[in-house]
Amino acid sequence: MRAATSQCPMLSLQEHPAPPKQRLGRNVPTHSGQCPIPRPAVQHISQLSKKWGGGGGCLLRLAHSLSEAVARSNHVHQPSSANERRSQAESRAISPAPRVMATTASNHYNILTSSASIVHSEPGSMQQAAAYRDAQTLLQNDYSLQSNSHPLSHAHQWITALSHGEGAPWSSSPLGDQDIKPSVQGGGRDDMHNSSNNNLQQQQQQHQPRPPHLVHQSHGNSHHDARAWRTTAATAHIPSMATSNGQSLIYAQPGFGVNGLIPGSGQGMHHHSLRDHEDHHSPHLSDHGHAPSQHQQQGGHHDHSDEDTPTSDDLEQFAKQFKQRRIKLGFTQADVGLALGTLYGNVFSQTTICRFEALQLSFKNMCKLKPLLNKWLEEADSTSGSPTSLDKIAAQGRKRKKRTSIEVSVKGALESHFLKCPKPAASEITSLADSLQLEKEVVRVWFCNRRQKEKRMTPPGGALPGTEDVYGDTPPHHGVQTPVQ
DNA sequence: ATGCATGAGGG
DNA sequence: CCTCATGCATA
Repeated sequence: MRAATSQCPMLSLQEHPAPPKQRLGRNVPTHSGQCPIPRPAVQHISQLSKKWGGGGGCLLRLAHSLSEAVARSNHVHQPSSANERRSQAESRAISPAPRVMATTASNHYNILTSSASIVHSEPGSMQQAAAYRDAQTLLQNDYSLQSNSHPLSHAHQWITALSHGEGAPWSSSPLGDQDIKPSVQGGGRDDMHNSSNNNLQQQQQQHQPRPPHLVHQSHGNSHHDARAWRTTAATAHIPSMATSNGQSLIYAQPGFGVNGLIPGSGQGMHHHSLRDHEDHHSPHLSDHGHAPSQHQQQGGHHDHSDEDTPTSDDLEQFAKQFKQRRIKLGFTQADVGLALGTLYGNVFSQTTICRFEALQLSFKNMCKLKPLLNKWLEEADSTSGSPTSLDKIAAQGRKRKKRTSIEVSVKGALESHFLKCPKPAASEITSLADSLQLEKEVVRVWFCNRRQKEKRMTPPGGALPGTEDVYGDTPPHHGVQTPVQ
């Protein structure tokens, strides 16, 4: 039964002398290869919003049937041009234009030395764009300098748990397991624990020690689906360390508009409190009334009482609140990400913070980040006013392949295939790539990303009750996410 | 705000 | 190879 509520396991951090990195990973029992059948993807889709799932039919047709622009001319051009102007309807938006362009330079990545041939940034148009842009710019931009290593790139991991849920609104993915791999790195000290905080309306606190053992992973047979977003789940929290040597350091902002103080600056905070909050809304919650989208109901169960699992609603609320507070305090998403690095030793990018706020992370991931962000909020709030240090971490670099721009028509073709078969076999990918004249790797990655996107929460369309889109896609766009603000 | 990419971890 | 967490580079 779903009752597993398992408690979240936490683990304490331990320090590793050599913290290469570790993160969680998990795998699914699925098969690997071909897609015998359309699988669940279709299911969710259909169940979720109808938007995506248009078809439901899974036919394995040939992939190469795409008539589209398939093989046309392909030029590789640099991304500079704004050809990619797809509005957000990535999925479909098939434009008549029969051209295929892929900007890619073949396999070898070009080094940026030349600085990516063309990089243009646009004139800031967004609201705070300027702000974070600066921040990012500071950090990035030079990734070619140092060798590539991954100093602090990835090093985070905490635990999280949860799984199952059946009433997941958006997904019923085949996988539903998750594992956690706790670990920590670096640490010189350990102070994990997040502090308790007062959260929003429903704050929760849980107290109960959870054994650190890996949680379960239920794959096996009954994998329920993974994210049960909005239903329930388990959470975990445990931040951990860091600050060890030099890695995390402080960062400061040169002074952005509002303030350049960083909440935690430096370190200095180690509040410890393990068990903290987390949801635990009342035993039967389900009463929040805000459900923007259509979510379903939670199948009537899930009331686990409290303890450790923030519900999707909790996360949703927290995310909204977080965003508001962050803005009020004058921090950009990038600032927060860096601050987390100073606080916990784990730096996050603007992207991640953005996704968190937009609920575009997996449930598990949301649960993992929530405590950290919560803590940041506290710090920011209390510290608001103190100047802090500055500095930031240097960027490291690795050369990244230039981002391939896939033309709309090509995307449409890929989308079509995705609907038919979300997990094409390697051979299919190859042929598809060939027909689209894209690198196989590009196509493979596209599918991987597409699958991920499918799983992420974010109700893609928000719910268009309407349903149906014949096509199946709705411009995800935003707007759905935070109605508020 | 997002698309495409990188990589760890698991088969 | 996949999934998942993340993030650079962009729009």
